[in-house]
Amino acid sequence: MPPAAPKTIFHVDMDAFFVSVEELFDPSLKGKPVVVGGQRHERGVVSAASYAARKFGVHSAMPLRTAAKLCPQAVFVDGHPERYREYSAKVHEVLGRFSPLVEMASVDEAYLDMTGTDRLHGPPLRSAHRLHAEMKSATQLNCSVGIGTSRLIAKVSSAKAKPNGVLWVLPGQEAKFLAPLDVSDIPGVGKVMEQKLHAMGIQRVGDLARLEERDLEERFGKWGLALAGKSRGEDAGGWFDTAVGEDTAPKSISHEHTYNEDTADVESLQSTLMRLSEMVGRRLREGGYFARTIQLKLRYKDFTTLTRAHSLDQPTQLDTEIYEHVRRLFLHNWKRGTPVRLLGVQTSNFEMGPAQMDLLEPSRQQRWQKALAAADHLRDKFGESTIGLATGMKGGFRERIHENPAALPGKSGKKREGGA
DNA sequence: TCTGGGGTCCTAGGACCC
DNA sequence: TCTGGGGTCCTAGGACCC
Repeated sequence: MPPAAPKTIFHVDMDAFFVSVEELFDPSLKGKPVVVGGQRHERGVVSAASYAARKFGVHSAMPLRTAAKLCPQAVFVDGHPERYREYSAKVHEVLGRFSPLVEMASVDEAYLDMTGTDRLHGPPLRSAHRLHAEMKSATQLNCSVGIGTSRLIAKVSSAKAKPNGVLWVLPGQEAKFLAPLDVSDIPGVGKVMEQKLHAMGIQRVGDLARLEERDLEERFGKWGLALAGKSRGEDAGGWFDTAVGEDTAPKSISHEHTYNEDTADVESLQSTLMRLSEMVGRRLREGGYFARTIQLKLRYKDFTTLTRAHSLDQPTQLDTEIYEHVRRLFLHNWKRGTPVRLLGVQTSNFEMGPAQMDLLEPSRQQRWQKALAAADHLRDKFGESTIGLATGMKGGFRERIHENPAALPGKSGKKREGGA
């Protein structure tokens, strides 16, 4: 078989996305050192920093208090996730004009498979510049575009194109492009891996490419093997290896909360767990997922963190059931009286639905889903207190379903069968 | 400096089964 | 007596990303 023709992948990365969106809502921020993520004295980290703030050494993931010390004149702004989602959707829409294979990798970056679009859009560099211009006029936002034969090359080149630039790595030039870069420029190589590689005398990607693949595998296992491929510009192993646009269902849904001040008050700790359970449960229902594993996350004052999980016989998407298990895990593992910094609730191990559910006819399953969605809708409209949680939602809904199925929303005019 | 929140993937040990 | 070898599931923790 002849070798497959090289792919053309775009990586589109919005420049200082959160900051730029905030500037659209408050133009007076333009040009100033801006820190998005919270107020200067708050517990938390920087979500994004403007280029003016970066000059002072401020960068994302840095504690807000540190940023305030480095750059006292910075303007601190709370994040607005709704705004970012709104603009992310606009970004997505623009990208869709250029390829049917668009994959949002996060709110502010995406991969496009542009293979074979030359006829329609012209050569890569020209379509990238058009994309860049259309993005600006449709969203008023700047982006950078990296072009390469793999996701990895596209990703690394968009980072090198920043800010507001386009960079194309020609097919065949991948290794040459990567060789002079620091190993930490490879996505997936963080602080720990970087230190290990430096300790081996490896600073640049070129050094890495010269190593024997076998040695890397021996030292770092699966990761070492992937790393060897990456040093040559290949999408070796893991998520990078999936086709662009391949839809991937979520593997876990979680919420967590860090207290502004640590607390050892059982009542407030439990009410936090309840709130988090409700948030998680709602998202399970929205997505139609049933989780079999429920996990508690608990972080103490000194930052020691533990996770405790429990797997159910029957998967669930009910707040009460999630809360019941997470509460038990909490009471069994919390050192009573010890101040808590963070609590988290995670669900995973998704399945289609509980066994009883599978046995129900589809119409009844749908009604069940709709009842839950209706309750969520009521909550949206009238507040969380409308639908009681503590008294056992499960029984309550069953009754409603049986009593008056026709009263449920979303009726499509189809004939409905009776209750139980 | 005093460390968010939402995710993914990998490793490693123990239980359990054949 | 002194103890196999897989495969799979579960749990805990950690590196990493935006």
